[in-house]
Amino acid sequence: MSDQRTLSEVGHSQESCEQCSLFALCFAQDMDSGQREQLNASVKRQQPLKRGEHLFHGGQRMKGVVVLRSGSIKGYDLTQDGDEIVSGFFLPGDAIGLDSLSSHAHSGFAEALEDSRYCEIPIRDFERMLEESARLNQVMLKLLSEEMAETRRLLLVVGRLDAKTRVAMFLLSLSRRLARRKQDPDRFRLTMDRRDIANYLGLTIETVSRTLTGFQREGIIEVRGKLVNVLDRDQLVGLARQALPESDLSEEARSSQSEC
Amino acid sequence: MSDQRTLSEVGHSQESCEQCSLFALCFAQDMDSGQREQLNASVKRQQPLKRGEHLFHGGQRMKGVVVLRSGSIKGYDLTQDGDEIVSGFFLPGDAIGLDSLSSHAHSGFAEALEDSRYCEIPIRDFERMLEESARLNQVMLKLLSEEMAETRRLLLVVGRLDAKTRVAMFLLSLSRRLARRKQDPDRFRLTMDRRDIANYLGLTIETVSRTLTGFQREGIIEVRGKLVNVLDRDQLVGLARQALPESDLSEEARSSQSEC
DNA sequence: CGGTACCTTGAGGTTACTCAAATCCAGTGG
DNA sequence: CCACTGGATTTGAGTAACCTCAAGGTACCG
Repeated sequence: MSDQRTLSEVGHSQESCEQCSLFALCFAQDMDSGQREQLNASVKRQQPLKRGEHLFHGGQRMKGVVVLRSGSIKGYDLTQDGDEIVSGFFLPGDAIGLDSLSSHAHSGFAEALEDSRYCEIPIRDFERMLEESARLNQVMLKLLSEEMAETRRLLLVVGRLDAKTRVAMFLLSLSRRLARRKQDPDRFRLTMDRRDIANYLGLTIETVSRTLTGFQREGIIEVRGKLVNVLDRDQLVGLARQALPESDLSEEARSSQSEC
Repeated sequence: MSDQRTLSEVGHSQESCEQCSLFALCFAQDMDSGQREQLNASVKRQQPLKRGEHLFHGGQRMKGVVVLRSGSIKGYDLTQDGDEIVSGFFLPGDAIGLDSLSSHAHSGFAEALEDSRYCEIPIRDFERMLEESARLNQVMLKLLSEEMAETRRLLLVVGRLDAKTRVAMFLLSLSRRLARRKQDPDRFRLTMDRRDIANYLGLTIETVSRTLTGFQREGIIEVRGKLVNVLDRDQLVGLARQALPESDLSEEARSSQSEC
């Protein structure tokens, strides 16, 4: 029973941030040792989230700063009519809901696409750290401005690209993000369903499906349900390059966080 | 000759931030008196920009934090093929290029749509202030997270709305931003041309034109070239409400800055 | 083994785009 | 002050892309 506790991710700091396999991806990396000590003391490695469970709901008070440790999470908003609007997908290492830092309330929802684990720094501790350290503020500023640049790029592009390009970009972006996490960039599983992808890209399920099938017919990828196999990355890149600002859109925030 | 200097906006601080007519819109408002003293000492009220001139170019080193004082400015990026992608329009009181704070280099371009004046805080001074004041960092964090929320909302919406809705939102957004600046929200002049609007909304010139004409035919607005007269705001709001997250999209960042 | 949700495929309709031409407008020079 | 000119805007006709509606197929779970 007591070793259950040390083996699993229950409770407080059974592992330091430095030892975490995601350290290189996490913003903890950008902090100096003093701050990190404080961070280690505050961080809670939370109970895992089951697929379909929510990390938080829209309007809910922000409990803390969250970094995903495993699994994947869908961020979305709701329209007045109750329609979902998918705003992004989070992967391990991503900080979630940073844009609520100032308002202290979540503007959207976050739902686990599969069983997931995460770290949480209680907002009170985090605020205290922010007040004490201009450096930490700068790190946050940097994270946000990167996330900003990323979202801006996406905005510039989503409103004016055709379905093929959007889907190609989506695949490439995901692939690259996985690569950064040491997963195979050419063979992966989509943890979200077609509805989520379509919604995220501003397309319909049918168009996404047809587009994927089309890519397969052209020998660019192989799709079997949620499994994707990238066969011709160059061609995929070629498709995505259309009308893109020089900086690679799919190259999501370089340093440590961001969703997509 | 010497009074020319005090009358115009040349040179250094001939006016304090507190006296500025834009104070209520500017982020200077959120600073405490000590910081503001420093700010007043650093701020440069710059030479006016002529229509068509650039505030900065993409890739250029960030010279300082800029707040627009009069006129209007178009933000845009360039694609690999040299196509413009309009990312937003800045109005007096807006801070411009904040997302470059961390990278110190501008990711996009900023061009005056009409003769414009602006304040600039040299980046070195600003950085020093950031290091000294956690509070200022928090203000910046807040600004950015608001800008983030705004852009995110735009993103959610631009990729999935029809032309009528996009144009309606654009008009309403502009109208509300002008209202906040004590200008008539029902009668205003578009300082950007149709091409910029279309580009910003991810539409073509022709579609924007047709949509505006359509609104006029329906008695919602009156358009004569760049002059717009809102006749039926309720109907415009009704058009824009489609598929919107509860928070009003066009209600751009509440406090002090943001573009559009 | 059956059910249910997810995904694919097909046919037809709609919206916004493309290409082309006419009109309007601001700024210029006579 | 007016005519002129080039750019901006509007308008029209035809087309392509994506959406909608509908049906069939597939995979996973009890």
